[in-house]
Amino acid sequence: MATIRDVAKIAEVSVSTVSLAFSSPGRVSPRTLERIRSAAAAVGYVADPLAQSLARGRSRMIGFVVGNVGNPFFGDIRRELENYALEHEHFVLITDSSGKTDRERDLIEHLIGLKIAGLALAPSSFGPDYVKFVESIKVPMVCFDQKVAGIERDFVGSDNFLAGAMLTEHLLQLGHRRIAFIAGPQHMHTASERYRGFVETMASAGVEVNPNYVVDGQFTRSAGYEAAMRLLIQPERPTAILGANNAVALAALQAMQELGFSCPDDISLAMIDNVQWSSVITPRITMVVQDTLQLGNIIARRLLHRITDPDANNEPPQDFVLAPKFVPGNSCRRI
Amino acid sequence: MATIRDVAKIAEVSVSTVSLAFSSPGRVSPRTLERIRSAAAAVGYVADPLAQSLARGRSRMIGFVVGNVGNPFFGDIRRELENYALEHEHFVLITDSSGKTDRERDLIEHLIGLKIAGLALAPSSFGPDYVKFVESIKVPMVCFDQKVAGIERDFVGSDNFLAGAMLTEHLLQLGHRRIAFIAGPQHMHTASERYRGFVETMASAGVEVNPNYVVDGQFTRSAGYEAAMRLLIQPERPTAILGANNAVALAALQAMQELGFSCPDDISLAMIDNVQWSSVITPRITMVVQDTLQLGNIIARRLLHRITDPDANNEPPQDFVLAPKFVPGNSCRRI
DNA sequence: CGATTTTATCGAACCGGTTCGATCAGCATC
DNA sequence: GATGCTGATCGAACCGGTTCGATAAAATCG
Repeated sequence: MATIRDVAKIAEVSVSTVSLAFSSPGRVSPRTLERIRSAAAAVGYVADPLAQSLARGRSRMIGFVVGNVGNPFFGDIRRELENYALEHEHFVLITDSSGKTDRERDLIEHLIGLKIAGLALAPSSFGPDYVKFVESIKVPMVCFDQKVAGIERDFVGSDNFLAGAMLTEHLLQLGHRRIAFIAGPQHMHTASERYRGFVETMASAGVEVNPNYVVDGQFTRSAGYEAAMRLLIQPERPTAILGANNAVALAALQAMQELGFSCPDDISLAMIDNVQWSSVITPRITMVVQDTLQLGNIIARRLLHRITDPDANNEPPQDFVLAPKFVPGNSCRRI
Repeated sequence: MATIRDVAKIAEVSVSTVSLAFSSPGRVSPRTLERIRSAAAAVGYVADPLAQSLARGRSRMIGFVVGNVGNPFFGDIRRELENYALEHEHFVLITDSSGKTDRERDLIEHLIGLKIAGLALAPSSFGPDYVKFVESIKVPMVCFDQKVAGIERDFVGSDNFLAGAMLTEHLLQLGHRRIAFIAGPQHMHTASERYRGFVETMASAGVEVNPNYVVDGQFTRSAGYEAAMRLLIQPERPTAILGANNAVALAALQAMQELGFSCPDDISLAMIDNVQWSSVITPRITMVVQDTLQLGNIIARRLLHRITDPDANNEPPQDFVLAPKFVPGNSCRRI
């Protein structure tokens, strides 16, 4: 590998001039610039990014930290960020915390050690300690998906209240009254907002929520399955189930299938968030989806803005909340 | 941030001794070691990984390059690698080439610029140029999934011939003779092997393969859909379809549903590779799955071995080929 | 007890860049 | 013709570590 000193020697200039020639070509005379460029081309010189990062104190890498890179929701966002970053000569380092807060912390610290230019984080936790940790991160950052109370950073996400409300309203319109809700962990903002959307829409319609119809699915497949089973063995079954996310809803579908219930004939089902291959699942589930591409795009723009614009760190943190979209399927029946 | 010189000053030793104390504590006297450790603890010293990498010429990071991190197949492998790497104080950088060879190349070069200790690569291409490029990589590496002719590196993958053969045999046992095959790109080793498994098993059973029943699905959803449609509009339809991967098989299921065919009553379906939520897809598709956890484990061990064992680079490259597993569903009917 | 080996520590060079103050030539100004 | 200014270039220090040969003290040996 050719170093900057090799180039300097060949071009017969000092090392600092070579450095200058690449970082701000305008400040070098056209003649020497040309000499340096051809010398660099001759030996195939490419600046060592590691040495640059060490000297500059920052790199051109962006950290992307989520709980599950396999989730297509995060996948879409990641792809948008990658493309946008690439256009601006930045490079995305993807990491996966498996939803574990400890590992997330390790990953972030590792990334900071690599002197990343910026961080896109889908927070995995909440609470004072967590907020303190996130607030201590001095790298430009954008949080997304999960709004955490107390974190004063840019946030990009969807209107989860609306998501819950839309599906509830849809089921009410179809004549359902005995609507069950498989909730997520209430400390998560997305989960509590979706639940609030359900509860308040029911209240607005003057329909009472049966406490037995609200179960906790933890946003996971296994807990969702158990929760659904509890719903389905009740003597007075709900006529419709609303899953607060894709995992619990599909777990409910599985439970229904295993118990021999037909969807939507026996029980209707609706969910928040898409899954891969949703179109080949029978029935096609009525859902509300987030505009992942748009979310990714905003995250990317906002983060790159904070990274590249020198006085962007004076700008106050801002929230970007997008409306989700209703996607009808055939899993909800009029009664 | 405290630097090594701060620690040296407090512990009243030289910088080189501090460095030594952390890299090989045995070569420092117990007394000074203790002084250095407490000094480091006092100021919260942590070695800057960037500076270390620069000085050492290599880091403790492992590059993971695949075409689609969202694919659960790669997800399982990634998780195994991450866990194993973490146990050995290495850190996995995940990157996604979107299946594009150009981007893959950029990513790899970027990673090499970061002086990664090792590379786990699921090759996205083939051919002399590609082989030359991969062979030029001097970092310890393990290839997986796709066996590429000419690349002399460790390889970890599944027996794809067997995968194709198992499902073909299963369909033959059920009495099927008009079996269609939705193939993948034949330049890919996995695709051609699966196809070979189909063809040879048919031949062994003395059943002729109808050329109209072999279509190219490119391993993608869209091409698979078109290919399936071509199969389904034929006057003499196949009684069973074998999808060479999950995408083409599920695309075929979708096509069948849209044309009003019932699976398995009208047409049976089997596929290679699992998908998330396969258990809630109706019918549950009979498939052959790869042992992703085992694959990931072998990749991790092999790579870490090559990284940490100094004379491992003398070891010749080795192939690890695992047998896939048959997972019965209810998508194949006896006729 | 002197000669030799071992052990602990150090200084300096190095990894490959960036950055900033100094220098110097060229040019305009008075 | 002396003075002041500008733009191009340079040297040196620095980023934060590692590594290796040198050195001095301690341990081993005959």
